[in-house]
Amino acid sequence: MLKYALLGFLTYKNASGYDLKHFMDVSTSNFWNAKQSQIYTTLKKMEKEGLVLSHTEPQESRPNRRVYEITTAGREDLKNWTAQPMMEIGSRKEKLLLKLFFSAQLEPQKILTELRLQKNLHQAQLNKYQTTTKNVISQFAASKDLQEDARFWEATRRFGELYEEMYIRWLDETIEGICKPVDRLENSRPVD
Amino acid sequence: MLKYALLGFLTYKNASGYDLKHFMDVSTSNFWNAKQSQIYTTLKKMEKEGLVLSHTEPQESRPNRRVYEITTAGREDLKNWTAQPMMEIGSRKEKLLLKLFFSAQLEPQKILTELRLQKNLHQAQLNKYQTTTKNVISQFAASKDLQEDARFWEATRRFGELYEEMYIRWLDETIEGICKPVDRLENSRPVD
DNA sequence: GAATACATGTAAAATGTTACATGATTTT
DNA sequence: AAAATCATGTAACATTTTACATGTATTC
Repeated sequence: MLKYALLGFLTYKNASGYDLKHFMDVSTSNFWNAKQSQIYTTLKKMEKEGLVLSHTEPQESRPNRRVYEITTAGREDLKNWTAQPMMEIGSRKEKLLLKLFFSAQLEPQKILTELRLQKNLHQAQLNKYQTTTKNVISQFAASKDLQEDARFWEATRRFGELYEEMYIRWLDETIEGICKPVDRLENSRPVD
Repeated sequence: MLKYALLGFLTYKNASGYDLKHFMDVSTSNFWNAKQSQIYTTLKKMEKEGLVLSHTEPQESRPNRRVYEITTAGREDLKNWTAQPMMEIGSRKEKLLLKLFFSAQLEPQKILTELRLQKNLHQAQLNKYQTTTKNVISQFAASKDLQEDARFWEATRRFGELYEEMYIRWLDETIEGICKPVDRLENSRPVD
């Protein structure tokens, strides 16, 4: 899967593993991220498969750059992938939900601390989508040859914005639900 | 991470790898899922680490069941994990967003097909949260010793509901944005 | 007669994370 | 003087997925 992200970036311009890591960090990292080491090893594998080609660019007083370019086979592979519709919804892994699912025995105070901390983090993330990310995309959209592309980038940014709004709303609901404990009197003392 | 899910289930009752897979399928699978084979290998590793104990239950005309129970060390490990707040937001991988991000060169028709298909899938998933999942949780909540636990399960279900609503809303927005192409006239013919 | 449920697992491959290793240059 | 940036990579480990292997009993 990472390979498609790398191929995607390489359709715009040739780049080194280091460059690609930075492209990712400032663009897809919120919905697809990878470590530097994984990028290097994946590029190497992709070259073996003929999806990319590399050449070394010597530099003075810096390590050499290994610059990759996408091949025709690489372009085809990427296009096949984008054109092929997915028949399933992507499975997520949400650590917080897993913790919460098994938190009935935990002190409510600890749960609340966790949820409030998460709220702060998600508020910060929402803010980032609405300012930094928005600005970065607008700037690219100003260039004529990228304005079409920018519409798609904006769609992914918008997803992030809606997601964080939803997340914060859910956290508020959940925090409230924990603060206000269930009314047990009716059930625990049957009227007779 | 899977190990905490397994420990969590085992706090309720002893179970085999097969049982645990089914518990997962009907409860946490929407935010934490695993394959049967991973469950078996993880349980084995956990036994080595002393978090669980197993014994074999012979059966006639069926393979033997290997039933696991959680140890004191296992309970502690689980409690440590739930009590330890996370300082970061979980990183997601959304294949659809990655595809969309690199779809500027693809025919709009193909993108629309993909998005409409996804909308159907997410509508079905939303429906499942609102009916099946909701009912399952209500049934458990009826038992007195599980009603507290059921509040947490309900919180994770509610997340799924909000998430799917958000996802569908975003798909609608995005589909509309692609149908109505950008107005290029103003920019491509500068007034002079 | 075919499919599903029951029940276990191994092996290999793919994917991802963490740690280690190097070393000059530029910025704070 | 310390930290960050530039730039590469390897090795070990952990996690996850896919495929293989077996065989009975029940349900459609």
